[in-house]
Amino acid sequence: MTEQLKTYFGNNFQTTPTEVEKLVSAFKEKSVKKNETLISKGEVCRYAYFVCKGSVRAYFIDDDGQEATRYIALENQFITTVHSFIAQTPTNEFIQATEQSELLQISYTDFKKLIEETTLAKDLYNKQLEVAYVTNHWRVESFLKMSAKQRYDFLIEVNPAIIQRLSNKIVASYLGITQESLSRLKVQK
Amino acid sequence: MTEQLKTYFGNNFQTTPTEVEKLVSAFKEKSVKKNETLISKGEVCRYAYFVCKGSVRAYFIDDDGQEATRYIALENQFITTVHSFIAQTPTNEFIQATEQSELLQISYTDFKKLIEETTLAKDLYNKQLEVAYVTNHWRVESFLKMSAKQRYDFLIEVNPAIIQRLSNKIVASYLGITQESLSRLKVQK
DNA sequence: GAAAAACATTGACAAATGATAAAAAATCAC
DNA sequence: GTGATTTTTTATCATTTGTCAATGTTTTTC
Repeated sequence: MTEQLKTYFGNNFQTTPTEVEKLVSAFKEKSVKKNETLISKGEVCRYAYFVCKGSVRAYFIDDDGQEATRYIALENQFITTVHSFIAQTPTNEFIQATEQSELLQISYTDFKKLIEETTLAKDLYNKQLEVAYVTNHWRVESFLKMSAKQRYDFLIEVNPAIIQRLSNKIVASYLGITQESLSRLKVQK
Repeated sequence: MTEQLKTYFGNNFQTTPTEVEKLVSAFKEKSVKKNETLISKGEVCRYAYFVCKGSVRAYFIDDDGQEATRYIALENQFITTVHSFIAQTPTNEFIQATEQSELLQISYTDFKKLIEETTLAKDLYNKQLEVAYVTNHWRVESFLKMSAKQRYDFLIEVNPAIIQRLSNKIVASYLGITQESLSRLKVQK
């Protein structure tokens, strides 16, 4: 599993074997079952996770008790409740495994220390902030300019794995519509 | 005008007068008329702007030719096309003054240099990325869990200036609805 | 492997929002 | 200031999406 993370760093950053070793050794393996919750609303988020296998989502619960999924991480992606992790303040989101998953987790304390010590950790931090920004930016755009049908079609196009592997319920909560509406969109295709 | 930026840095960052002076002196004053365009789709974004007076928005044009407003900056806020500015790649957005405005602009070249030289510029960069992230994050949440009416009511609550100062057309494009729908929402209040 | 629970689909209807058009009001340009 | 342009409001109708309820299907649990 750590090999996978090493490869990821090698492919995505300008770095050295020493730095990679140092950073990777701060990650610990964690196996989670489907539906297992990693972080809950009200907690301070202590970990960031790298998905080696499986999938993990970040969601929150709105005033009507409905779940809304903000982000879904598949293999080779990081996931955390960004603001809570960075600022060490309570989060309003939940993080949950959507399939049986193999993860690598790093603690805030270790990560903070490594940011001071290695440029790789610093670069990772900046890149992840940027990725998170771009992801949300894109989602805002999609809500501003697309209908539910268009958002669904687009998701099939750019990230079919989400639709293939996750339940209708989760996909609907990610698209911002009800399950029933999603069921209908799939038919009227 | 530079006084305003100095005050802003003093209030929001741990820094020294020397650093503030160095960073602020890289900004140049720019007066813009209402509706003046600062950056257009297809261009590489060379500047980030600090709004001293007035208001500026970032918007894009969807496939139907409709404008959709992603972000509105009022006094004492920064605005730029984040990804284009950071990565120096072409943007798909426009940046436009929504009122007669007094701005301070800094070039990418100068900013990049200052990030290496002063911790204030580095801190500003990180903080702006974080603010941008939180802003978009919040917008995603609002689309996932609120109706158009709820988004409007919420905007009145947290940022009434946007509704008071900007045209219906722009507010509607910011909420992701048509002008006509916005007109109706205001009545059925 | 059977019972229970969770999830997905479908139908009927309601509510929200969009599209189009026309009139009223506000703003702009000269 | 006045005519031209743009913006806002209002009305009607169409479309999209939500709600509720019933049923079928899949998954989980013991």
